[in-house]
Amino acid sequence: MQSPIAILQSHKLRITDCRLEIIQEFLDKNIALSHSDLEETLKQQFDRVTIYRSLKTFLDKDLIHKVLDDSGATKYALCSHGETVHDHSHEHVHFKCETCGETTCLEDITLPQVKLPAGFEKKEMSLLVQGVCEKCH
Amino acid sequence: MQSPIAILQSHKLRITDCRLEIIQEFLDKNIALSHSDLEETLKQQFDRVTIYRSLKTFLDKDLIHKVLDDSGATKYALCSHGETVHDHSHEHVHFKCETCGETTCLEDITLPQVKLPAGFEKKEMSLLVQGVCEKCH
DNA sequence: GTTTATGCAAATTCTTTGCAATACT
DNA sequence: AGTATTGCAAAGAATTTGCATAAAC
Repeated sequence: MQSPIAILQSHKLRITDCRLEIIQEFLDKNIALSHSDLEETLKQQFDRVTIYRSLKTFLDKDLIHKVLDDSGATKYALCSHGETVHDHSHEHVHFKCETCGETTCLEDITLPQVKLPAGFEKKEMSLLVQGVCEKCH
Repeated sequence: MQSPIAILQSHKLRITDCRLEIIQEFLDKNIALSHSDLEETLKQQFDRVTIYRSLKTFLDKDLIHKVLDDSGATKYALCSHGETVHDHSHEHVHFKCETCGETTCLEDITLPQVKLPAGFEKKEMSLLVQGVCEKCH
C-alpha cells in the first residue's frame, strides 16, 4: 500500500534515511508524534536538527499536518492516509487520551457545519476530543 | 461585574499586583493570550518567571484554561466569563484569525454530539476554527 | 508571625540558523 | 555535475527550578 518511498516520491522529495524512518514511524504507530517522540524512537540516530528540518519540509509539502495538543508539544500526523492528496481534508478530528497521552485520528467522524458570526470566514476546523482511550480503560 | 480582585478572592488566591494585571489584561482584551503577550503588554514590569508562575497557578485553580493553537505558542483564556461555572466549561470553541493571529472565544456555538468508537470515553472537547476574522476582512 | 509570592540566577528544553561536508538524482 | 540534505556548532526562545527576600494574610 503506502510505502515511505512512494510517499516521498509522490511529494517530489529526495529519498534519505532520515525521511524514510520518520515516515515509517508514522505509518507504524499511526498516532500523532512530536519531534522528541521521533528523536527517541528512530532506530538510527539522526541529528536533532535534521529531524526538525524533515518535519518542516513535510509540513511545507503537505505530507504531514500539525495536530493540536494542549501539552505545548507540537505534534504531527500524516496527511490523508488514503490516496487523495488534493482533496485536502481541512477538517481534523483527533482524540487525545489523558492517560497514555496518545493522540489518534478519528477518521470516520465528520464535523458538523458551524455557523460563524458575520464577517468571519472559515478555512479550517480542528476538533480535539480528550478523554480516555480504549487501551487505558 | 467581574473585577480582578473578586476573581482572585473567589478562587482563594492572594491578591498581588502581577495577578491583578494579568487578569485585567484578559478582561480587557477578551482574546486568548500567551505568556509572551502578557510579558509585552503588562504596564508594570514583572519577572518572566512570575508571569509563568501566575499562569500556572491560575491553571491549577481553574481560573484560566489552555486554548489550542497551531503555532506552538501556549495560549490561555479566562474560564467561564459569566457566572455559570457548570458543565459548559468542558467545551471550548475558538476562532483563530490567520491574519492577525488573534484567538477569540465563540460563546454561542455549541458542539454537536460526537460518537466515539467503542471504548473511548469523552471528557472534554475543543474546536478550533481557523480563517479570517471580521476585523481582517 | 506564618505562609505564600516574587525576583534573580541558572539550568533545561525547544527551535532556528549558518556553513562546510556529504548524499541524492 | 548540480542541487538538496545532513551534521555540527552555536545562537536564540521558551520553560522550569532553587533560594533568599519581600509581600500578603
